[in-house]
Amino acid sequence: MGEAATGERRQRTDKQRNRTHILEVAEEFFAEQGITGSMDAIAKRAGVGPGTLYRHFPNREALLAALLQARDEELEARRDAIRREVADSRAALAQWLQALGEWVTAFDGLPEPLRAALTEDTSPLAITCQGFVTTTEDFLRAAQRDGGAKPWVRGRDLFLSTLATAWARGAAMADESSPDALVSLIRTGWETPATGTAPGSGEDPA
Amino acid sequence: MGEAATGERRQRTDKQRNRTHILEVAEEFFAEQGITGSMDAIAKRAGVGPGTLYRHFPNREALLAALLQARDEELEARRDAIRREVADSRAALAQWLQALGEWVTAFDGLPEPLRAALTEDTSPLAITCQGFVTTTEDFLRAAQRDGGAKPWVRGRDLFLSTLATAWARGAAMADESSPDALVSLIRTGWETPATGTAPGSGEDPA
DNA sequence: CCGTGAAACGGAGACTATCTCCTTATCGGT
DNA sequence: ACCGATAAGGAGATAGTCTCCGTTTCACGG
Repeated sequence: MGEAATGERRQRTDKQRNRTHILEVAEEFFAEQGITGSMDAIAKRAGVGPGTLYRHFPNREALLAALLQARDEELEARRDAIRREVADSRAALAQWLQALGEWVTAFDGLPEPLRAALTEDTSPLAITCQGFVTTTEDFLRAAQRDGGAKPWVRGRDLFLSTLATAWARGAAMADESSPDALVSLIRTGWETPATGTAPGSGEDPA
Repeated sequence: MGEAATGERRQRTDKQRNRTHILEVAEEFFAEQGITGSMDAIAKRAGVGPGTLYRHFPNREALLAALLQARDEELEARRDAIRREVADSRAALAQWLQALGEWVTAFDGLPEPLRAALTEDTSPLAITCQGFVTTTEDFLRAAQRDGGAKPWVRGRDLFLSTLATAWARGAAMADESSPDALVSLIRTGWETPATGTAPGSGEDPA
């Protein structure tokens, strides 16, 4: 009873194979060229026609969403690891935000559709996004309870600021240190002043 | 001898007229559709052929740069007004950043090419950008001298964070308060803790 | 093993956008 | 009024997204 009970013919093997292969190729392609690379080029590299690509993934966003699902699981694993290993709630939030920041930098241009998905809930990326906001809220709440984060900050804002920072990092920053400076700026924004040190010298447990 | 001494024929009046008209139309068009609207559509609305549009402005960025030059002057006026009227250097920096933030929100999608121009100095927008960074550095230096801003913050980072915030504001944010929250977050980042109040309650002179 | 129908594939091509090139129209100077 | 320079106009080259439909391939039943 591994299949649906509707007695339907089982999915063709070539379909599943193509889908998997397209995803592998697309991951490689997006990593190289950024997420704005040509769709037809992905189809060609995967050795399928454009029609096949678009039947599996009706548009770029759908392809991206399917692609991110795998990485999504990695991030969830990292989230669980932080929950398990990092006792200090303030440090846990910081590490989660860093993990998030690295995740959205996986492909060039990724912050753009994610921000869009944050407002249009028709997007296949919306669910993923919402999950991240929720997780951020969890970490934030804990940090606020322990006095490690300012009480007026919201999880949604932290997520957005992480996206914005990743966006600012951009394709290739001439000034390598600016992204880090932004992270520090924002961290100083949400963190409780108790730490009192200059940014960059924040605690780094583990 | 109002013209160059090279004895060259003076510029045709229709050329100047077209250029001006294209700029007017483009400003209206970008304000409506955002800066990614079709170039040919701008040409059509201006009643000229694509060739004419592209002879005047070889690409979208050049058109944008010419367009922003006018607004640039407005911003410089505002900068001078702040210098003249705002005595407190911390408040002056805050107001300058706000002015900058409003300026880069003039057209939808404007932060993108500005960030790009920040790294590629071949862009016609690069000069404008650099000017803003310099101005930001001026205001920041003054604020730091008076103890109103943390000493390790750099002007370039503040400019980038302003761009990033404007980017986050995006087309149409479902949550209207998030952009303001980001501004507060960042302000808390650069400001000296002396103020000690929650964001949003910052001083607002004038 | 083979026939058959449903499902998936492939790619031509419709559509849109950017930008170029060359012919035609227009302007400024004499 | 004429002429040469200069700008305008728009067809079209190129590239990208996405669709439609004829063809192929697969799963299942005999």
